[in-house]
Amino acid sequence: MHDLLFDFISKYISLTEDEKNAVVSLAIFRSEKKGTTLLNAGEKSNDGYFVLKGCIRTYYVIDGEEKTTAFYTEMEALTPHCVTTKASSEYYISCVEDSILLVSDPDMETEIFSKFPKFETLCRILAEELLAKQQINFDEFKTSSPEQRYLNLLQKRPDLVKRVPQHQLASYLGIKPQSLSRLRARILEKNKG
Amino acid sequence: MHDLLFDFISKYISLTEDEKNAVVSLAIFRSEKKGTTLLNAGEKSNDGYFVLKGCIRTYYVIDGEEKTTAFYTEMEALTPHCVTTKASSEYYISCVEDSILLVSDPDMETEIFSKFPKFETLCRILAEELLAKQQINFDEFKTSSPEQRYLNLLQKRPDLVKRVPQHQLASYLGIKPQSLSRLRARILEKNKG
DNA sequence: CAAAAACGTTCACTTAAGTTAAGAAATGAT
DNA sequence: ATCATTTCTTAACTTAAGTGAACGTTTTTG
Repeated sequence: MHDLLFDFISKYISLTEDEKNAVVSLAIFRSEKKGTTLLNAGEKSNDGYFVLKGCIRTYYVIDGEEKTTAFYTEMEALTPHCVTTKASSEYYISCVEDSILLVSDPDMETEIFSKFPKFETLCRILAEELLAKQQINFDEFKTSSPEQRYLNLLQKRPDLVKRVPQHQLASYLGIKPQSLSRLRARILEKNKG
Repeated sequence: MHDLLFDFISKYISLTEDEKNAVVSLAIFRSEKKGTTLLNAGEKSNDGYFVLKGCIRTYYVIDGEEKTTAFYTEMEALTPHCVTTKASSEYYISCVEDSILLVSDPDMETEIFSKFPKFETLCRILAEELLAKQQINFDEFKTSSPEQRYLNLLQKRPDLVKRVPQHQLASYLGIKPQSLSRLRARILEKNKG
């Protein structure tokens, strides 16, 4: 479990034994069952999650309907908006699969940052990288049709299309489940004809 | 000009005179005319921009059509994706208005971070905050119709709707210029009836 | 294991966005 | 100031997504 984490970190910075030990002593791992709710809308929390194994999602409930807007799988991090704003959460977070999560909170971060500034550099780089990736993602979303978005997702995250319920995928693609069904049928039809 | 910058920074961290001087001595300001291209697709660059005055945008050219995906106005920062990836840019950056920009590059950042680690903290916080905001933005985009997105923009960034050409706004909203025209007419019609 | 709930697909119908084209309005350049 | 270009709007038509409902399938759960 620690290896997964250190392999990931080693892509960005190299750690001394001291630093690794600091991580091990402060890291909080949590195993959660599929379907477990990690955060409810309306509640506050200081926990950020780093997915070591499994898949979690964020979703809103709008007019009684769940709208899934993001999935986080292996080696992806989610810092809920409410951690940053200190307000109550607009969305829910729950486990799509049985998952192993690394849980962090700002106090823990502050502590480790002051002892080992290298970790702040890591976090800055990760945040900047994510920000840039996310912008590209958003750009692609804006500039393509639902069908293109689905085909694009098939290319870029084929695992997600298999791991995740269709109706959750649909809202992730910005459409209704029926439209996703239809669109998939349309694509199959094209590839036959 | 410096005041604008320091007022902004003071919302996040407090600076000593030494630190302010370091910023002043390293900061590069640039005044650009409306329409100036700051970065061409296919080119590489290490420059990030912080908008002190004016408005810049990123856009793609897809099938010969400009697709504007983001606007940056006063006190907003843009680190182009190609700075992070060191690859050539997928998009163009240009000035929507005459603008005053603070230009940064990674070497300059490294220098100031090593002298004053506080600036790295500032950058980490800013990146994390932006990331969270951007996620919410994306969520709203996914969960609403073009009409709702337009109405939402009118609420949240009314200035943008006035400052920016309609056809650029349209792709920012993920639709065609004709659709934006029609949608606006539809809203007017509703408010009359 | 059986009943209930949730999920995925299909269909007919409605609504809105994409497309193509034309013309009016605004902007910029000489 | 005038001409050329770009931008915005309108309209008719096409295409695809939203909606509501039905139905078979899968998953939960008591």
